[in-house]
Amino acid sequence: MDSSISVTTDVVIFALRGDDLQVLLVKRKLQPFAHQWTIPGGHVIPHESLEDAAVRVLFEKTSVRDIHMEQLYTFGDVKRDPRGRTITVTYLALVPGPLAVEPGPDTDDTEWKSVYKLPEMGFDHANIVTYALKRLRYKLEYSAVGFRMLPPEFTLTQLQRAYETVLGQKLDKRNFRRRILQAIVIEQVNKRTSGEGRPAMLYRFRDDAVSEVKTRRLFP
Amino acid sequence: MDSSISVTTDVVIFALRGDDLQVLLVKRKLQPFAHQWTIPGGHVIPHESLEDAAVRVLFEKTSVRDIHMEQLYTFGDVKRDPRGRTITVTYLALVPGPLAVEPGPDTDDTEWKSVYKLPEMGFDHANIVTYALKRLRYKLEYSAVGFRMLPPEFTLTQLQRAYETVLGQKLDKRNFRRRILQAIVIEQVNKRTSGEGRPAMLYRFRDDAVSEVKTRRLFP
DNA sequence: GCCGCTTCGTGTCTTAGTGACGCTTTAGAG
DNA sequence: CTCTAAAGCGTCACTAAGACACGAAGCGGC
Repeated sequence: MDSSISVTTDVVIFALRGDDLQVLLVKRKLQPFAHQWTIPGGHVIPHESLEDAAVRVLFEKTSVRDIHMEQLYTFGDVKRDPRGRTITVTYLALVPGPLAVEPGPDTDDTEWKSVYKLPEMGFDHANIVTYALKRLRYKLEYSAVGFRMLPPEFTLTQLQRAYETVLGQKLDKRNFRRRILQAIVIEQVNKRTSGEGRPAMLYRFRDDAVSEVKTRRLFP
Repeated sequence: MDSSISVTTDVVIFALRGDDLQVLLVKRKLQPFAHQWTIPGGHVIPHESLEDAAVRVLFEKTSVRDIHMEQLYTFGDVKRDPRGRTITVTYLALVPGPLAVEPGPDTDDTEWKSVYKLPEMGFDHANIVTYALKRLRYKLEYSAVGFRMLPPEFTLTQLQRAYETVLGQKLDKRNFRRRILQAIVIEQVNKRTSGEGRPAMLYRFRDDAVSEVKTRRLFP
């Protein structure tokens, strides 16, 4: 019926691959915007909460759960979906490392794409990704969510690379370490057996610390 | 029909009265939650955007337009409305000074209530107000939206009072002035004829400055 | 086992920002 | 003229931030 409003959720899923920040996109099979890239999403089912719907969409695409996810913004322009009035509650998800993904039933293809070279996208999804990137950068500057895109144990250099990749700028090694250690990371006993160079100490995120601690700017 | 989701918008409207931060509440006439306080809201009409709906609700309650308003969060728990599945896209509005308000057709009463002494509230609206207050404080610390709750021309002491009232703490006069002036306020020629004490210089917000400038923390 | 390569890990100094703090000035009322 | 009430203003000590370079630890090849 045309007098009601459809509710969907779309999830911007970020991951790091090498020195690139990537977002998971799916290529639509159906109209509208057939054969165009979009971020994964779906209708919210009446008996599931918004959060549950977003978790479900994420799981369907990546088979991961229990990762960082937060509500981003709700987009609700009247003409954003040509099929009829639809609002979308968007979420931002950070997954650790690059994951293998398979195209779903309604998609031609599923791929990780660099946020620095985004393809044309259907609906208002290009806006959504841009907004999500802005938010991610903002969060990285002020809080400590960087961990969430790394494996459970990581080196400080890996972490610094992650920050540099997301923020799109080089950071000073010593200042980075000083600042990140003044916050809430615990060090590990394990050494690392890297093929190249001197082994690095591994760190892991402290469970007892809240990742969202509001600190002074970490990287102004 | 029970298989669809209703979309509403609710607006948390803050204003200062004296040394109190207040929120506009309406007392419902109808079930559910009849005779309980809620924040003003209404259904989103299919041919209006979310933002337009929020502006409309605000106007219906306060007869003001063109004030600071921003999207807050979208609440969508399954059981938040006993009538059926409803999500609400909430907005935060700041209005200058206390405004007279009249109860609308579906409300018993409309009143400004102190955020420090909130009554029991229907739906999940107590949560929403709490969340809005948290967001407002956060914004005040980092940006300069304090102006938006004052008349167009104001003294620095008034502005400081506003910050103190919202943040719930005293601030140092000289440090406050130093910081606020290092940002984006323009001074005025007018003196003020206060009954009490030495007249103060009036200031007004600079149109050419963006109120949302991200500064270093103003008041940590 | 020595050398060379690669990456890890560390400290200091300079500059800028933050927080604490009290007294003089101005106008109105009596 | 005096009193009262609020406005307006500057300094100093401390902390945070940014710039900057080199020795240490493993590994692989010879």
